[in-house]
Amino acid sequence: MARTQAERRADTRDRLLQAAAARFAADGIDGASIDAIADDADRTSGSVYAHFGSKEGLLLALLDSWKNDVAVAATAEMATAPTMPGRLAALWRNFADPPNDGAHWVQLEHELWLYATRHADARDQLADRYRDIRRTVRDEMGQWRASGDITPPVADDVLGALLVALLIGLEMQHRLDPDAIDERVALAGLAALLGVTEPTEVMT
Amino acid sequence: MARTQAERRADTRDRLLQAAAARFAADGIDGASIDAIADDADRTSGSVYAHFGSKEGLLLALLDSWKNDVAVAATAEMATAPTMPGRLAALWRNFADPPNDGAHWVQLEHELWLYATRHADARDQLADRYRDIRRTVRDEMGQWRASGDITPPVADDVLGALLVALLIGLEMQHRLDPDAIDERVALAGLAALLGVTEPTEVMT
DNA sequence: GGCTTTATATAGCCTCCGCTATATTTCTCT
DNA sequence: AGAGAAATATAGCGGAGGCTATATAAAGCC
Repeated sequence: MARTQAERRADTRDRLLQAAAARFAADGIDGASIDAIADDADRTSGSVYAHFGSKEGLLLALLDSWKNDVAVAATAEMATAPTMPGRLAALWRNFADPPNDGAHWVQLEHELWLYATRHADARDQLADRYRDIRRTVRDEMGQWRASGDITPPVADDVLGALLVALLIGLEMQHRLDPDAIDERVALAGLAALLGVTEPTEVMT
Repeated sequence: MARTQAERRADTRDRLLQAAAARFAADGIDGASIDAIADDADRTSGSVYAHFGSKEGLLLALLDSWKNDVAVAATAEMATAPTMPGRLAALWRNFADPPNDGAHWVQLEHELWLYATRHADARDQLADRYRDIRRTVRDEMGQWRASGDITPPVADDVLGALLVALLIGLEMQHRLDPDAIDERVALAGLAALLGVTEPTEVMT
């Protein structure tokens, strides 16, 4: 094999992290065994310990590497919709019924949150991430406001937190009861927070 | 002891359920051991199995018996505040920094939610609970609207879901970063959803 | 091509924990 | 009071899983 050691190592690391993400999401952080994760990555538990030292080490590394590409993708897709309700609908759909492997993303977020609840270091990292997300959302909304697309009834500096909160909370309820929390509910909430005066009926 | 068997049994059952709630909240459902729970209840693991058959049985029984008294208490306390922002502040505080053992209530909710995510029967039960909560909130808000205290920009039938979502989502962020998500943010969000036109400054 | 270093695999120890089988205590009923 | 039933306690099995010690394989280096 013409692979350098560094490449080999990096590849294994990536595989392990990806497998860890999938397993943690599927079985829970506690429910996922190191062996299962290593298997998924076509490696063995020994390599996990060579790389991360412990299960907690693996989790912290994951937390560190874990950029929610899905959030980025969602924003991108959102921009393509012409009308404002269309954009909001796209946003919600990416959250509620994510395409492809996006589903495990949301689940993992919750696992990490609950873990962070009990571990100060993880909490700090997650807190940073959420700060970033709020800031991104706030900036984006600031532009929309400036361009007159939305007229939120709240100050920009709280808008990020509120939108994130609403989406998370709606998604949680949606998971328990998809029929009760549908797109209509989500759009109403987003529109209220953003000051979108529901111009016409939403076209699906 | 002049205790009937039924009383003895009921007492033990209560103790076990209460201990289970505390332990599940503190250590996580997976992290809490049956022995630890039994110890907390001044019983032994044997009695847990006599009562509930399995750990899952214990959890389902807990889910069944678990009425969030805190939610009720919060509503009651809320009603005492004279001004609308005062009421909303009380609501938020009961969520964000619950008095007494209320803290473990919120944590347990999250544990249960995550568990329900992976177990259909638990999911159905939790879904029912959340439906109830939404209905309660909706009814309460309907009255407020009727009496002119609030003028929500959304229909009554979605208001429950939106308020619950906002509170859950804000609380989650608050847990990670209490300074970033403070009362000001929460009040702004609640006011926006409820159409409260922030009459004056909030008096603390 | 050999020697060293790095990366991954193998095997197994040890603790924890869910659970069961059985003993013991507490109430019930006559 | 004493036999039977119900409730709780005791002891320990068995498996899972985190982790370590060590062996093998792959790359670097001269």
